[in-house]
Amino acid sequence: MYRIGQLAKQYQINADTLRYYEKNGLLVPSSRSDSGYRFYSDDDAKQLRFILRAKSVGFSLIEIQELLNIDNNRAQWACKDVKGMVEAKADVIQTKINELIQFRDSLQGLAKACCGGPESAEHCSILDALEESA
Amino acid sequence: MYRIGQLAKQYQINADTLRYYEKNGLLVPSSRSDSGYRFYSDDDAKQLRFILRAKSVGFSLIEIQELLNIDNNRAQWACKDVKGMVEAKADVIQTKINELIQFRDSLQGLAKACCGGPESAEHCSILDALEESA
DNA sequence: ATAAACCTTAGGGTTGGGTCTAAGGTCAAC
DNA sequence: GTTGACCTTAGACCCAACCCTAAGGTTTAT
Repeated sequence: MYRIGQLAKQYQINADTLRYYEKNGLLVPSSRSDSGYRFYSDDDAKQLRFILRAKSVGFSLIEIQELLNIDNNRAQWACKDVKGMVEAKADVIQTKINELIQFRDSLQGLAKACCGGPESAEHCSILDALEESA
Repeated sequence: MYRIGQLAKQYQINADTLRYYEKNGLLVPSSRSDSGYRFYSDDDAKQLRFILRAKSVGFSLIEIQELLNIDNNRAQWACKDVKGMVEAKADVIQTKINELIQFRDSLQGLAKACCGGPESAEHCSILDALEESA
């Protein structure tokens, strides 16, 4: 069992963030002390790791809630529902990947055309490219 | 010379957005009418295109301000400064892409291992795995 | 027994990138 | 000479995802 400050420190986040996650139903500590202190179990920590990982790759908290929701209501879902949900999420991620690849490529295209030398940017191709009309 | 509404309409943005850009020093109209109406010149429109284009490839308004600073003062910058900025941005995007690919793959791995049948998800391999991998 | 370090709550503030509203001024047309 | 489209300003509000503060209660070490 961890108190809020311990868990926060361990995952390098703010204790307020954990309270915020609780308020939004993402991570409710599995117990409280008599005095009201939050107690987080190892399972809670596991769920926190899932949240942080999903967040780090760009899922919104609402999307993370959906993912967690499947798990918290197992009996209400059929295997195919779960599989469909996961595949849908994978598709969403793929779309994000495609967008980012496009973005990366356009940046790399700009960089590639630039001499990158120490001379003045008077005739910099990157700046010229950004000035071109769309 | 364009009034704010004309310029906004031409570039399919909100007039408020142009006022917002002005407030943030991104695009100050080159003149005003006696009554205070903003007048945007062709050069202003050119700068707006720069802003919109940079935004569309993922630069934040603050980053765009930096780029404009360079652009408006090209002589004081070297090509490598500009190229460095763009490459750094591309690196950040690449990191994000890598994370997303990893996450997509793990979701696809989960879906692949699932029977996907109509029975209850009580013993669904995806949910079990989700708890492990999280 | 007291101080330090921790926890509780409610509720307000921040950032980024806008969007909207209110209350009023301007300008062209009929 | 008034209608309607446009413009002005200041300031409120939006969202996500937190962060901070105040006022107080708890735990632990000395």
